[in-house]
Amino acid sequence: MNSEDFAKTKADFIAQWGTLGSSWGINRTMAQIHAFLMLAVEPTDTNEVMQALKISRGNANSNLRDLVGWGLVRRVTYPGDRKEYFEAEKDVWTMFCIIARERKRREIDPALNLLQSSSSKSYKKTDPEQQLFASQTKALAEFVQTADLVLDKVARSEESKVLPFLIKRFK
Amino acid sequence: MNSEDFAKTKADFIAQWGTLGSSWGINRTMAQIHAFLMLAVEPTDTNEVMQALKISRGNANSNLRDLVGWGLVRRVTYPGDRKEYFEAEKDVWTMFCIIARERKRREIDPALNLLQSSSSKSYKKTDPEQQLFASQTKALAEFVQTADLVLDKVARSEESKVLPFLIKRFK
DNA sequence: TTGAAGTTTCAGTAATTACTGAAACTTCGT
DNA sequence: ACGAAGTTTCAGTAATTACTGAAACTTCAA
Repeated sequence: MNSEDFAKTKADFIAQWGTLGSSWGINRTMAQIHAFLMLAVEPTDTNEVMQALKISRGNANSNLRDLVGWGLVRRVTYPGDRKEYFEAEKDVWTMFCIIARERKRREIDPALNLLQSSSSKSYKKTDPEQQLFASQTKALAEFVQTADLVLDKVARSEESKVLPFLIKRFK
Repeated sequence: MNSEDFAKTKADFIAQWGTLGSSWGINRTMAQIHAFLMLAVEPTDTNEVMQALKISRGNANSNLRDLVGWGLVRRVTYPGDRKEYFEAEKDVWTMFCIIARERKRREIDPALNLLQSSSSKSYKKTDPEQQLFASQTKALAEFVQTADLVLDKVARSEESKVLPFLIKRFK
C-alpha cells in the first residue's frame, strides 16, 4: 500500500474507532486520540494530536488528561526538551485489564453499593410488593457481586493463564 | 417498613438506578422504566408508568418499545381488555444473557468488523508505521474475536453450568 | 360507520455533553 | 526578574441526545 492510501486508511480507521467509542459510552475524541496514539510509532506531542485530529488545544488537553487518568496513555519527557509527549499502552491484554478495572470502578461498584444497601433493609413479609423488592434487589446484588469478583480476578491475571483456559472451556 | 417509607425507598432506588443507567450508556428513562417494571408485582400499563416516573406519553412509549426490542420487557394483553400491559423479565441470569447479547451485537460486532477489515489489508513491511498498524489491528482483532466467542458461549449457557464453574475458578 | 379507547409519531424544545480559543498560569533558561 | 515555551483552565458556544404534547393513526364495539 502506498503511503497516500495508507494515510487514508489510517485516518479512516481512527474516525471509525471514534464512532465506535461513542456507542461504547466513551467520547468520540477520546477514542480517536487513543487510536491515534496506539498507532503512533513514537511518542507524540499535543500539537501533533491537534493537527492530526483537527481539534482544539483545550479538547486535546482534556482528553489526553483523561486517557492518562485511565492509564491508557503515559506522559513521556525527554531530557533537554520541555515538551511533553504522549505514548499509548499498546499491549492488548494490558489495555483490556485497564479498561475492565476502570469500568468496574465506574459502573459496577456504584451499582453494587445501591443494590446492597437496598437489599439489606428490612421489609414487611406480608406485603407482596416489599417482598418482591427485597428478593429482586437481593438476587441482583448477589449476581453483580459475583460478576464483579470474576471480572476482578480475570483482570488481575496474566493473559497466558486466563485466555487459553477460557478459550478451551468456552470456544 | 411501613408503606410510606417503602414507597420512598422504592422511588429512590428507581431514581438512582436511572442515574447508574446513564453511566452505563443507557438512557436514564429507559433504565428507570426497567427498574420500575422489574419491581412491579403485576403487568403495568403505559399510564401507570407515566405517572410513576412523571414522564410524557411519547417518552414512555418509545422507551417501552426499546425495552421490548431488547427483550427485557414483554407486552401482555388480557382477553376483553384493549389496553396493553408491560412486564419485565425478572430472572437475573436471563437478563444478563439478553444484555450481553445485545451489547455484543451493538458494540463488539461493529468493532470486530472494522478491525478485521483493517487488519486484512496488505501493508508495506518496510514502513514501520504500516507495520505497526498491521500488527496492532491484528492483535486487537484476535483479542476481540476471542472475547466475543467466550461471551457468546457464556450467554448461551445455563446459569447452573457456568456460574459455579467461574466462581470456583476465579473467586 | 361512527366514535371512544388506546397507541404511535414527530416537530419543536429542553437538557446534556463536548468543543473552542483565548487568557491565565507554570516552568525554566538567561 | 524577565520572557519565551509550554500547559491548563474555563466561559461561551456548538452538537448531540432526550423529552414533551398534541395530532394522526389504529382498533374495536355498537
